[in-house]
Amino acid sequence: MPELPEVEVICRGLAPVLTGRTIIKVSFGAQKMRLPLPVEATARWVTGHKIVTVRRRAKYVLVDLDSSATLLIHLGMTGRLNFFPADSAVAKHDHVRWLLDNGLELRFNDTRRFGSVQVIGPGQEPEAIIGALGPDPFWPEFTAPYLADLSKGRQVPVKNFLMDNRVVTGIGNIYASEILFTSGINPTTPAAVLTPRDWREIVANSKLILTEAIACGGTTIADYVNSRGEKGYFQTRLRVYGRAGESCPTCGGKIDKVSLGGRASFYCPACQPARHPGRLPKMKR
DNA sequence: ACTGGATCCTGACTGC
DNA sequence: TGCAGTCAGGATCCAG
Repeated sequence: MPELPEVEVICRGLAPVLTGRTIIKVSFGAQKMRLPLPVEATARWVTGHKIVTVRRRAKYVLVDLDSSATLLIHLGMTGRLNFFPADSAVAKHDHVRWLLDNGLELRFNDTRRFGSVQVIGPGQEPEAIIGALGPDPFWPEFTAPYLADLSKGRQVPVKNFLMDNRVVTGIGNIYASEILFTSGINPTTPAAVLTPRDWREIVANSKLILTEAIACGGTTIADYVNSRGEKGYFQTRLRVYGRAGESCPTCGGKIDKVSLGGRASFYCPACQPARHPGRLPKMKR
């Protein structure tokens, strides 16, 4: 659920409360997560340690501790991180609770359990656990030539290409549709077909739209809230996502919905005309 | 090497 | 009111 803007907003909300605090106690729920909860590593490297920094990498929240370990939290589709008074009732789907030295407890709640909590021990490289992630859309290496090079010979629809975190991290189902709409590119277009000009549009609009979404506090479709429990309001600015059958904000035509890689994808057939595979340049390699 | 589909889960909503 | 089916912001694994 949370894409880059939502995770960024959550990080910015967590940082001032968490930084400098010591984690006194950690409690785990009984339910199994997608990845096993880090009970042992927590006892060794988290409990009793002070929080040094809170940062984001891709859609992960990273909490660095003075033990030189890092807490790695992924919110999946329905994950939340919120503060509660330590003595308040535990909610259904609260899977991890970190008690701080100021009487507050940070709680990780995740209905669908697609999220994960991991601990990277001292000396372990975060990237080793996170995997071979591509650049963040705000990094200088996220450029049109970079994308043009990676997309050579790739027949995947450009929307799926942008959602592949080995290509670029943080762009999920909502923002992929929005970025392609603003760029005037049909989401079904095979990645290899895009021109340098297309990639320049995608790079520029990615930065633009994600920046705007962060400023709006993210997008709340059903249940996303930031660390203070507040909803975002970028959903009021979505131009195509979730608007099948409505009028295109640019041309007034009807917004269409297709399924790509099993995910709902929204676009304007007039502003984002299909490009015919018959005209594809021959694949390289 | 790529690509599409299934899969992990719960809950909200739709239509019969 | 109930029940079956569909759909959700993600990411990984597997077969073809």
